[in-house]
Amino acid sequence: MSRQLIKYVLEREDYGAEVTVAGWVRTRRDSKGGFSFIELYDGSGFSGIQIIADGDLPNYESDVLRLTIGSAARITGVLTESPGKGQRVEIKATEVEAIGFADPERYPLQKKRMSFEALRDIAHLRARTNALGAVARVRNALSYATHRFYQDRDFLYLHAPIITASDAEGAGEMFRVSTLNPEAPPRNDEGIDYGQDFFGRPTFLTVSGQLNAETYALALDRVYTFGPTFRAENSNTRRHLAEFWMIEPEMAFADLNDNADLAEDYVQYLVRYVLDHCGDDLEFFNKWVEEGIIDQLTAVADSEFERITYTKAVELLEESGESFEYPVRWGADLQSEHERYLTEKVFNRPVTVTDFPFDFKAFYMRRNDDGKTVAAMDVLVPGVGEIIGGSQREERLDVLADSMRIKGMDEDHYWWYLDLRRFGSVPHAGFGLGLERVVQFCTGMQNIRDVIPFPRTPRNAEY
RNA sequence: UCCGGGGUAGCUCAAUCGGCAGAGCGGCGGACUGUUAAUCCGUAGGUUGUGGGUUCGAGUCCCACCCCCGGAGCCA
Repeated sequence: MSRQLIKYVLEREDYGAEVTVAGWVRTRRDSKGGFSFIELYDGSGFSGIQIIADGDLPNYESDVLRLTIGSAARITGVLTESPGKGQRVEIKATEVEAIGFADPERYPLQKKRMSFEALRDIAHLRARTNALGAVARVRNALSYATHRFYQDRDFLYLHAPIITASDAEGAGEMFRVSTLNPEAPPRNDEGIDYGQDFFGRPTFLTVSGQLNAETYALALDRVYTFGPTFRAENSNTRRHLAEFWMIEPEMAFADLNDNADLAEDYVQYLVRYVLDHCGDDLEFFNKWVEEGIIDQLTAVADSEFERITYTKAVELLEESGESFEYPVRWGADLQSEHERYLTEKVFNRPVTVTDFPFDFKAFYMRRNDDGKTVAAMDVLVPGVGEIIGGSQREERLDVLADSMRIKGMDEDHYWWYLDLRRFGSVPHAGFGLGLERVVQFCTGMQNIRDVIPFPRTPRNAEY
């Protein structure tokens, strides 16, 4: 009898059939009436399955009674309609094979709810909990949905490099990649001689695949990247990681409106996909993590996003009468409190803010005709804040060069990026979406460290 | 990095003015039961984050450091 995943067994109705499952013990409750209830969980779905292990089993004393929480077992038995409440089916075991025991005095997971903080200290075992298992399944669904969404729209999946020499306009502090001996690096007049380093120049872990994606969009029309990105910022918040996964679509022959349309379609597609495919997991989050999350997601999937300009946003904030810690002023970037006020209080749904002042935005964003703003956009969602940042890119060589000069950038270093504007330049646009932020948004999980398997944050790289 | 809160049993937390370091859960032993994060009785379990200081006496007060959480900045 071949083994079947528990999620499929739970759907079966052919009582009397023989089934085999394998997984880890969640709980065991013994009846001195001479049998035990075992809840076995294999991660295939949210629920485990109840096993009835009778005292007549030859290894009942030697094995079954030692199957404590965390132990692994393979069980064969008869699929049975459950007389008890709480489950439709159960397995009446005919054979219990204990595969790996877990010393209950040392096994750190409890049957009871544990804090996410405590679970972070046992990242190698926390995937066995309800919450982290559900997060892993939702994250997986979002990844799959991402590929489906872009593939269905003829976007080409582009593998952007992880190691890079360009800094994408300093989107944050970067991790240096080097094979030089840190104890005694070669030196020249200017300091450390990176000419002798592996790549013959300073190199870093990527902070964004955008510039690379632009080159392929200007050849293959529409592409997307989906990979890890790295920021060496010393940020300690529930929304930041030093290593996170980003999805960056880039489209040729597209403007800011096309960009905002794509962003909205994409986010709604993701939310709809999770609602349709992760029902049990969402029920769990709805009950234990964030009440009302399902209604919230349903609303997001069904209603259009609000779309306003930065200038309009500033007006709304000024008219609000709300007292903000940071004053609202045209020309200053929106603070977290302003973003949250807009998306949570004013509109209570996702908001796309467009056309920000040139002064505090990146060099590659397309200058608007007003001479003051650029064709940039941020998508803000309730609870999480910014999940998308993007723009129409500056396709005019002279304007781009001018922007770089104003921002004090070295044109020589970006010669290949400028070449794209020299040879067949076209309007194009794209954005970046942080996968972990979306997982947070879809699950209600408060801390970003709990929506990635092994979080990398300042002073934290165990496991 | 800044502001605020915190670090006591495996987990979640108590400990009054500086005066014997406790409870619940979990573990273990037992009872009971088609059980459901079972219930009942009993029991073991501690370098109070680290280092120094004040004191007859420090979980508690002082100094330094480490770490965690929340908020802010940076952003996705």
